[in-house]
Amino acid sequence: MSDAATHTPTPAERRRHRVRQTILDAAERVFAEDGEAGLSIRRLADEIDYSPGAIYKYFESKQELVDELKEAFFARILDRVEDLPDDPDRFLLYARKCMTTYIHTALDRPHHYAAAFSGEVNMTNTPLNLSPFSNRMKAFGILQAMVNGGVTLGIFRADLDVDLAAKSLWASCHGVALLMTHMPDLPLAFVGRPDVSQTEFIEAHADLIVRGLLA
Amino acid sequence: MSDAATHTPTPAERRRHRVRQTILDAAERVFAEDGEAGLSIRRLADEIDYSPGAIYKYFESKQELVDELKEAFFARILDRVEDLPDDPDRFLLYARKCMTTYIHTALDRPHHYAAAFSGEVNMTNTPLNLSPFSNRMKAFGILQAMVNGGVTLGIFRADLDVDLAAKSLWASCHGVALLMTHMPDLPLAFVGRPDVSQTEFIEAHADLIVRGLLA
DNA sequence: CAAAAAAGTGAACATTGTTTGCTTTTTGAA
DNA sequence: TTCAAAAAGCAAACAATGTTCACTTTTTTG
Repeated sequence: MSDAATHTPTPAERRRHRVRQTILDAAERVFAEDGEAGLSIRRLADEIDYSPGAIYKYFESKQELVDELKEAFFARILDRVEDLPDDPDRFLLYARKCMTTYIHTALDRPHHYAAAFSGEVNMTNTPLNLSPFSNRMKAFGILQAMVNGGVTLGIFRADLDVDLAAKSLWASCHGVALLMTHMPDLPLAFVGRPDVSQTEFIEAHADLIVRGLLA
Repeated sequence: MSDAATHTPTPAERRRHRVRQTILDAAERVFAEDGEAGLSIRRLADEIDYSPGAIYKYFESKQELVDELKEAFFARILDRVEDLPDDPDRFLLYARKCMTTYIHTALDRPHHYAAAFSGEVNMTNTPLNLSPFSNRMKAFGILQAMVNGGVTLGIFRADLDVDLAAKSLWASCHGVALLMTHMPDLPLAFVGRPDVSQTEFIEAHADLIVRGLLA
């Protein structure tokens, strides 16, 4: 909308953007391999043949850089969930698919997922001032719409509080994703059941939640 | 069982144990206030009037110290959940209470809870070699027993995979606890519903999960 | 009581994120 | 084209971190 946004970029701007992207790409690589703990400014600078200080010409802080990685990751989740075909005739299938897709995407990039939620604990009970337009919030919006659709179709309980239910649903997927990335032994081998695959567990979970919502 | 375990402690041992406990207590205080990020060896040393190096006469590393805090925290959860009256006549009440108690205990010490699960991401799919006797695993065992009890009583579906269901249940509580500690705005004010209290949300969640298990 | 073990200290090391001068390069108008 | 200003980049330094080391002091023990 603003001049700056619609301004046709100069060569300098394009170059700057490209370097910025190079940094983000390198960060993405390191992050996927060694996670947030393995991501240091110096290592990043090394990988792209710059000095550590140079990074700070492109990002205010390491935090800002990591935040962009997180946002990009949520865009990835959003893409996948958005693309699911939501045929009303197969609503329950769609509902389960929303959940399993979310979890599987998290499992694809465990470090990203862990980092995305590793922010500070908010003791103050003060809202975090999350933009409702962040990809994270948009992804949540899809879940809300899904639950709402289920109620409208008469498949889910009519007395459901859609917001609360959507949050429960999200939280449950969140928990499964974290448990599986942080303690892969727990969902699988720990109880001596190597026959149950990750996928089966995830589907069983989605099924459980959906059952809880049924009319 | 061994001599060392049953050995009546010498004065020196008692003193050593007391200093060790002093360190843990100070860590507990700092941790509850400022979380893992605020806990530095130097600050700890400052609080208890020792030098930083002295801490290392009592703990191999900061990690070992933090691990003890975590284990103590799980003992806290375990205590609370163990103490719940499990009257078979009020089984559903008990089932929900297991979940809500877990979540409320987590919310009591948000920093502890966050730290307790902030371990490294396990990419290898190799079991973490968690002792089945850790308080964490014991707490999980209670959930398993609860689900199993529900199936036996004929209240939960007979075709339930008890292990999987217990894990789903745990994961869902885990997710709720993390979501509420890390994004307190989400469960409450974000969607413009300041009328729904934390407690109500937690109970709605427990209800949802239990419904999913019902026969 | 003396030797050995333990407790404790303060300085040092390596590694972090970040800042600061300084040099080099690029830009944009006279 | 020229040349000052702006941007990009670098090496060094700073502060804070976990941890170690050499050393002193205290306590235990034969």
